[in-house]
Amino acid sequence: MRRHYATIKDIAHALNISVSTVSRALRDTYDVSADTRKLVLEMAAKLNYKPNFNATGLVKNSTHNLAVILPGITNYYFSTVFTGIQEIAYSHNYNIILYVTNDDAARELNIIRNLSFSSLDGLLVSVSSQADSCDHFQEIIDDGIPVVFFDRVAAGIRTSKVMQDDYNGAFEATTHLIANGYKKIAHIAGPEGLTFTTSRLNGYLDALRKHGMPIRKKWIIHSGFTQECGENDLEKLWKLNDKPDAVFAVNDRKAVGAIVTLKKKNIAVGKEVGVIGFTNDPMSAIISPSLSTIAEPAFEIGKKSCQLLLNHIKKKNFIPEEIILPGKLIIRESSIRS
Amino acid sequence: MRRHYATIKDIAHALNISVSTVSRALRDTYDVSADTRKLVLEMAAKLNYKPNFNATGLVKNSTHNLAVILPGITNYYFSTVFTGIQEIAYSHNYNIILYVTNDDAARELNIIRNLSFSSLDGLLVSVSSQADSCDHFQEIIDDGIPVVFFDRVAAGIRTSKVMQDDYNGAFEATTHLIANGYKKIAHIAGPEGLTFTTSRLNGYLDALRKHGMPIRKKWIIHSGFTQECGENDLEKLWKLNDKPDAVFAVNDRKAVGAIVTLKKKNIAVGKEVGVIGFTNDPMSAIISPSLSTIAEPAFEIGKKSCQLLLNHIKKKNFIPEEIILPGKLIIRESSIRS
DNA sequence: AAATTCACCGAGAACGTTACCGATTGATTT
DNA sequence: AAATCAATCGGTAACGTTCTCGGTGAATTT
Repeated sequence: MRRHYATIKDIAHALNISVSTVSRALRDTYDVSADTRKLVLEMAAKLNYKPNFNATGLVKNSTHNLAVILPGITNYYFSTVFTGIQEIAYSHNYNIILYVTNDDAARELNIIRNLSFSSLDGLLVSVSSQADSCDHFQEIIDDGIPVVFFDRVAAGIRTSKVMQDDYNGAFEATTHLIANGYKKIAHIAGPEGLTFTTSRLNGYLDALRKHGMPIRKKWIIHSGFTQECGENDLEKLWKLNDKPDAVFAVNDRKAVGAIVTLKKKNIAVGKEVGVIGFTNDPMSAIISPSLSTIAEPAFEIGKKSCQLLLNHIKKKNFIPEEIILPGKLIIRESSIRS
Repeated sequence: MRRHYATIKDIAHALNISVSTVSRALRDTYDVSADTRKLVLEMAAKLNYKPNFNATGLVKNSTHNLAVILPGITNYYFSTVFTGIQEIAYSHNYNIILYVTNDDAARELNIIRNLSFSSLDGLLVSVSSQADSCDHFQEIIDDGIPVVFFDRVAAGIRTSKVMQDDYNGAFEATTHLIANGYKKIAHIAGPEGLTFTTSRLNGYLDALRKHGMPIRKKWIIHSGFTQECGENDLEKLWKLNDKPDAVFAVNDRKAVGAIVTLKKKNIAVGKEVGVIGFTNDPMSAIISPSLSTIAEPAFEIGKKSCQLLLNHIKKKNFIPEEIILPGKLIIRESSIRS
C-alpha cells in the first residue's frame, strides 16, 4: 500500500499557518519573514515533504521534464550524446524522458502522437532514418513546443539544430586517403534522404573532385548503419570488375564491417586497401588493424543541444540557432600504406 | 508563445454537455450512451485534445512514469538492458525517466533524494558500485514505492531482483580455462562490496577448488570496470614473480584491457596466456584474438525487470521475486591453446 | 495625533481531471 | 394510475500547488 506523502497543507496545519505562507516560504519568495521561513523549512524536513510536480505542473503549466527521442541507445554515438544531454539536464534539475524508436518511422510517429505536452517542457530529437515525412514535428513546433534537433535533423523545419561538421569531416577523411596514395576510393554511405548522409557524401565527392580523382557511381553504396550493412556493402564492391583500393565509411560500425570482411578475404587492410570511418567509436581503437576515423564531438553535441533547448524554454520566441561542431581526424593503421 | 491545448472543458462547452460526461466518454466507462460517446470522441479529435497527465496524476495518484537509475549508458550491457526495459514500457504505454549516476554514489543519492514520487509509479535500479549504504532505497520501499533491482542489486533489501547467473557463469568460464590446460588462473575482479563481484569471485574460486587448482591471493585483483582498469590490473599481475598463465576478467571491457596489454608485451593471447571475459560485448568478437566470454541475457533482463515492476505496480502487496537468468559460454580464440 | 508606509500573512480562486452522489428521463412493472 | 427501475447525465468536491488580492498590525512619516 502506497503511503500518503506529506503535503504543503500538512506543514501548514502542523505550524498553524496558512498554505499560502508555506508555499511562499518553500519557494523563498517575497512576503515571508525569516523566522517563519525557518520554521517551515524545518517542518518540511521533519515531515519528509516532497513537492508534487503534478500539482505545480498543473498551475504553472511547466514541468521540469524534457523528452529525448532517439533511433537507438546501444551504440557509442547516441549513448554518448545522451550522457551529454543528461549532464546539462541534471545540473539544471530537469528530468529526461527517453524514447527509442529502433529507427522505425511508424514507432517514431506513434511516440510523437502520444506525447503528453502538458507534462513536457521541450523536446530533443534525432529523427529515424526511414522518416519520409516530418509533418508531425512541424505541428508540434507550431503548437509552440520548444524543439531542438541533433545529428539527424529534419530538413525544412525552422528550429534549432546541433550537428557535427559532416561535410568537412568527410572531406578531410577522403583527402587523407588521397594523401596516402589511394586512388580508387569508394564510399559506403548511410540511407538516402538523411541530411548527414548527403553532407558526408558531398564532402567525399568534393574531395575527389578537388584532387581530380575518379568518381564511379558503382563505388557509392547506400544502406543502413550496422556492421552487417558494412559487410554487405563491401561484398558488393568486391563483386565489381573495377575494385576500389580504399573505402570511406559513413560511420565506424560500417567501417568495422568492411575491415572484418577484407580480413576474411586475406586482403591487407592499410597496405593493400585503405579504410577510414566516422565517429571514433571505441571499437576503432580495438580492432586490428586499428581504424582511422573522424572523431565526432558526441558529448558536446549532447550538452549543446540541451543548453539550446533550455534557452528555448526560458525565452519564448527564441530565435532558432544552428550549431555545427567540428570533428577531428584521427589517424590509425587502417589508412596508412607504410 | 505556448498555445493552450484543448481541455475536457472545451469539448464539453463545444457540445453543450457537462465535463463529467466528457470525462466518462473519453475513458469509455459506464453511464454514457453510444451516441454522446461518438460525439465526444469526434470533437476530441477535431480539437486535437490531449489528456493532461498532471491533472490525472493529481487525482488518481498515479502517472504512467517509471524511473530507471543506471550507473551509465555508454556500454553495451546497460544500453541493451535499457532497450529491453523500454520495449516492455512502450507496449504498456509507460514512459521512462532515465537517470545516469556516472557510477557516483553521491550523485545517486542526490538523484534519489530529489525524485518526485508523486509523478512516478515505480523504480528500476542498478546501484552504483561505490554505494556504501543502501538506506535510501529501503526508505523508498518502506514508503510503498514499487522498486525492482537488476544486475547490481542491493543486498539485504527485500524487493524484486533480476540478475544473470553470475556464480555459474564464472564457474563455467573458469572451468573452461582449466579444461584448456591453463593451470595458473588469475581473476581481475570488480569493486568489492558489489553483489555480483562476490558471486563471480565465488564461482571462480569454487571452480579452482573443484579441480584442485592453486589459489593465490595475489592473483585476485579488485578494481573498476573500465578497459583502463583491466590494463592496470594486468600490469600488476605481470609484476609478480609467479605470473599466472590465464586471466578470467569480471567483464569484457577489462578483458579487452588485458588482451591489449598482453599484446603490447608480445605475449601470444590464447597460445601462451588464456583470457576469458563476461558480457559478450560486441567488442569481444571484433578484437583479435577474439575474446571468449560468458554471454549475458541483457535484453531479457531488461524486459523481465520491467514486467516485474509492472506486476508490482498493479497488485499492491506483490510478493518480491528473485529471477536469475542463465548465461552462455561463448568460445572464441582467446582461450584456446591450439 | 493622524496619515502613510511597510512587512507579513490569509482567503479564495484557479489549473484539468476524476469520483461520488443526486437528478432527470422514459420505460416497465404492479 | 402509481410505483419501480434502468439508463443517462449534471453538479460538486477533491487532488496539491501557486497566484492575486485584500487585510492586519506595527513602524514611520506628516
